[in-house]
Amino acid sequence: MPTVPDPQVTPLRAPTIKDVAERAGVGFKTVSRVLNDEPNVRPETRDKVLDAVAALGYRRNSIASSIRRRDQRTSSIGLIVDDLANPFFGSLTRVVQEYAQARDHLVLIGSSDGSPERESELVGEFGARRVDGLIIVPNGDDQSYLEPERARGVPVVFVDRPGARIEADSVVSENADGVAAAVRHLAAAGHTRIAYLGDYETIYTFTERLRGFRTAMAEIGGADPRHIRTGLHTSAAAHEAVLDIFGAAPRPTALIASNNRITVGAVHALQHLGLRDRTAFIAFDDVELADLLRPALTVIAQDTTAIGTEAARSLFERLRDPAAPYRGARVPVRLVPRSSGEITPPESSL
Amino acid sequence: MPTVPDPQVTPLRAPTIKDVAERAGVGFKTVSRVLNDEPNVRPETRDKVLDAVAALGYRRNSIASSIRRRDQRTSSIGLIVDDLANPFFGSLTRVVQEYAQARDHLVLIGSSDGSPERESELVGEFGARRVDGLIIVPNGDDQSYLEPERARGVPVVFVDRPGARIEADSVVSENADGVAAAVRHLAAAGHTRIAYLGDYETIYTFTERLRGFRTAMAEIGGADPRHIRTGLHTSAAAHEAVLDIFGAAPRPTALIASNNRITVGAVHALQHLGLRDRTAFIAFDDVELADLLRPALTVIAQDTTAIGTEAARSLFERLRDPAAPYRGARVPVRLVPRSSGEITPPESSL
DNA sequence: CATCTAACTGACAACGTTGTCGACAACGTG
DNA sequence: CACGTTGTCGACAACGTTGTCAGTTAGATG
Repeated sequence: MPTVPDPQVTPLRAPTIKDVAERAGVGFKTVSRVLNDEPNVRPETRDKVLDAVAALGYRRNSIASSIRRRDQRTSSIGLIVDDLANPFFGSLTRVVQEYAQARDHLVLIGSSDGSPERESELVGEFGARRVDGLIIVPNGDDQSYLEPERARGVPVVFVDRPGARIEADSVVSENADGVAAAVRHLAAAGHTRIAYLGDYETIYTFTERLRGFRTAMAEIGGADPRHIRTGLHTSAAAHEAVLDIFGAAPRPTALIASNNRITVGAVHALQHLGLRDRTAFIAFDDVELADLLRPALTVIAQDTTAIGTEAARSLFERLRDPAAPYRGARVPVRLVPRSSGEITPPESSL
Repeated sequence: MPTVPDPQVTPLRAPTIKDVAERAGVGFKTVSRVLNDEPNVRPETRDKVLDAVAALGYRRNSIASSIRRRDQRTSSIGLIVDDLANPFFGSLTRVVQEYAQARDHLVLIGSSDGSPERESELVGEFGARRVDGLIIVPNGDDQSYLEPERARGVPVVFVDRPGARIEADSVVSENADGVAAAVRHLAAAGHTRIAYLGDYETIYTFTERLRGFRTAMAEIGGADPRHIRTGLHTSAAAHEAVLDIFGAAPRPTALIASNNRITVGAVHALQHLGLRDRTAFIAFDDVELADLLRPALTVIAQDTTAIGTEAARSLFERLRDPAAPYRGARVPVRLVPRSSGEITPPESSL
């Protein structure tokens, strides 16, 4: 049963240390001392203050406190990702937030949706809130809008992709190595006609993954250009591409999908063609129910925990020691064989 | 190639409006006027100020500004969820953040991990930052720790589950209706022996879902108590429960899993028993590749977008009109038939 | 008991901003 | 030309907190 809040009750003003001081019968500086665990307060005075704090429901105003503090620290960091609904970024955010929370820092979040403008706007907002540090999944090819942050000594860590036109720490996955490992895994089972489905080539991760593909394919005689498709940004596009590739000779015996969206389209298309059980398939990025698929999905899994932890660790490390040399960390990916990647090529193709 | 940041360059102090004023040759109040788009500034003066702002890389200090502002607003809201890595909460967060961003508000996030203590600690932190409002996925049975917020007039919206011991708006899914619809869907295909796998009964959503199950089962003669298991909090526990239930007569012909974790364990167990193609299965909560499973997974999908939007809408509405009556919104769920839920019972069981 | 020291406490300035007010110039009006 | 009005702008207080410093009290020492 909905009721109406009583506007009478709301005094609208939060109690301040002066209110607490008055109620406790002490000077307001003494309240500040108690709240900050500073020495030289008599236990009884301390108790009086704490009683008044409890009675008034006082909550420290840490934004007021941070404008006065010597170090100007706000105990907060900003995190900008492409899209929180994407499980990869969701779990990244989770890890960063956990790490920060353990160090008494709050996390401000923003989604850039892949837009460089939105990214720099968000940085502006975060900067205005005087965050102590930033973790950014960068878009576009110019992060020089971070200059004011750098000048103020606010550390930045780029994650998933390196930033450009500004020096900072970064943490990325071994994208190329992962795809190369997938190719070698397939090659070891006898595959040579391996197709590759890629997203936009302007995005760092996808150029890296494609690079890994080409490198490893070169070891087994090179890739067939007809079996490489890039610029696939929807599952529908991936679907189409698979129908196209597998509709013509020579038909590939294996397929690598460079992200989740592409995986969905590709698996559907293989199913449609009746090739799902006969075509080896490896997907970049793990998915929730990968092992319930039939055949269970072999994936190249990114270690989101390690990526997030490393990013957060870099940030807090730099907060402690701003003069340390910049680091570019690379986190290994892991090939998780589950079935689909272990399908062998048909005899006829050998 | 890592290089060392030059500590010489960092003046450590961010430029203030006084710095800007000095450089522009105006009073610092005039700078404030320009930055806040207040009237009565000559265009040329305005330009001088803006030039100085750009030259110094000035970023407004909105934390200083909010302590002085008349309304004390910080243009930020706090969001507390169980676990950001859970796709349901990830996408909820995304929607809330988007809604807030569109209204020039930042979002502070925290994960409670289901712990009431952590939840109230986080509220304390958010309160100290003077967030304008809170959206909380509540845990435990007592949210009275929110009293200081309420007294200060900070609106709270509970989402996914209602809060207790404090009045506030809330947004929840039609959990009971969803499970009831699943039961009726199965019953319509001829199933009567329907098993149910539930999580802890202490959690609101799971008591609701169980209630929906019992209600709808009553319509077709009631549930067999041997076919109801609750307190399953891991996929291993769910796995075990399925082996147990399906190992004894009378064997159910259909199965409902009340969340993702349980779904994983249950599907594995069915597969292990060779019953995956013969047992109707409906899962609560949609998953990423549900339609790639064979049979494709029939699910009761929550409308995370609607839930998140409604929660955010409620919060901002109340910020506009604090005196409106409290609302408890219920968001419908949707049964998505894909295959697994449309498996008919074997002839012998009719 | 006088003196010294250390513990304790409060008065006040300061942080970077916005709100208030008054000073001054330019303008229109009679 | 006197006057009021409006536009422009700066001086200063104030927000709620922490930093600085000086004052007061209690205990120790000779």
